Amino acid sequence: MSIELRALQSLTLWHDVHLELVHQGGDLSSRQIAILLTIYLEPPPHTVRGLAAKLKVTKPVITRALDTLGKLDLVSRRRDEADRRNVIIQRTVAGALAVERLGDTITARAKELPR
Amino acid sequence: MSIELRALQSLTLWHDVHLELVHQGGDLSSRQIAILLTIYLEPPPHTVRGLAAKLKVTKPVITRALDTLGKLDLVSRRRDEADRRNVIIQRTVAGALAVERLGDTITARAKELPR
DNA sequence: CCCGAATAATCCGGGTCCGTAACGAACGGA
DNA sequence: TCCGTTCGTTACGGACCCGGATTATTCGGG
Repeated sequence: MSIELRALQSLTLWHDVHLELVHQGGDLSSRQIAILLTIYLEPPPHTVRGLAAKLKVTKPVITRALDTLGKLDLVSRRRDEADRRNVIIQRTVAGALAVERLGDTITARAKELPR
Repeated sequence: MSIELRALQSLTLWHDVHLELVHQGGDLSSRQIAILLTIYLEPPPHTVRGLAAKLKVTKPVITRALDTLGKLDLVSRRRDEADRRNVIIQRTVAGALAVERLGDTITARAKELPR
């Protein structure tokens, strides 16, 4: 398993996947993508504060992104009972499926790249 | 040069690059990315009509995206003198640099993926 | 020469997101 | 108990983008 993408291949991959995302609609912003993947790739628990620090954005940005992602049922929120000031961001079944689908899309496009 | 990205590696790459794009600001929408890369990866000439067909979106979407990309000096527009109804979209130095930089970013992140 | 077809731009109403500031709830040490 | 601190949300004003309809310009066949 060698991971060597030359610049042209990288850009072609980026182009193809974005094209497919635009076609299948429901595209998220870069920030929303970064937040969603952080939640599904990094170990929990995730908080608003932690995500804001990791992305170097303000907390309202995270809150609003979670509103949007929550409306799409890609993530959910729960109060931390140990410290009720905190909000724990949780994964959902629909979110896991969407992330998995994105991974498949990227993998499929990578396979078809010119050598 | 084998191009084999497993799903987890694909997602990690997607996450890392989006994170970096958010950090360095000036993020574009999926549509704008798709349009920009189409212009720089596929052979010219490019027209509004052609881009609209390729992306399966309406022409106003292309016009507005070109307004934005033009304001950022990533592309420029010129009337086709042979058929003055057409507009030819041209590349710019700044755009070429930005695309090249994106390619480098993706390539660099791909190199650092877990095996 | 004229009129229909084609092309890109513009207009309009509506929605989403941003950054900053302010707010309410909850915690914890004095 | 009190008060400063922390945490997440909400409010406000502004900027950007969308979809669909409309407009202005240009081309080309009859």
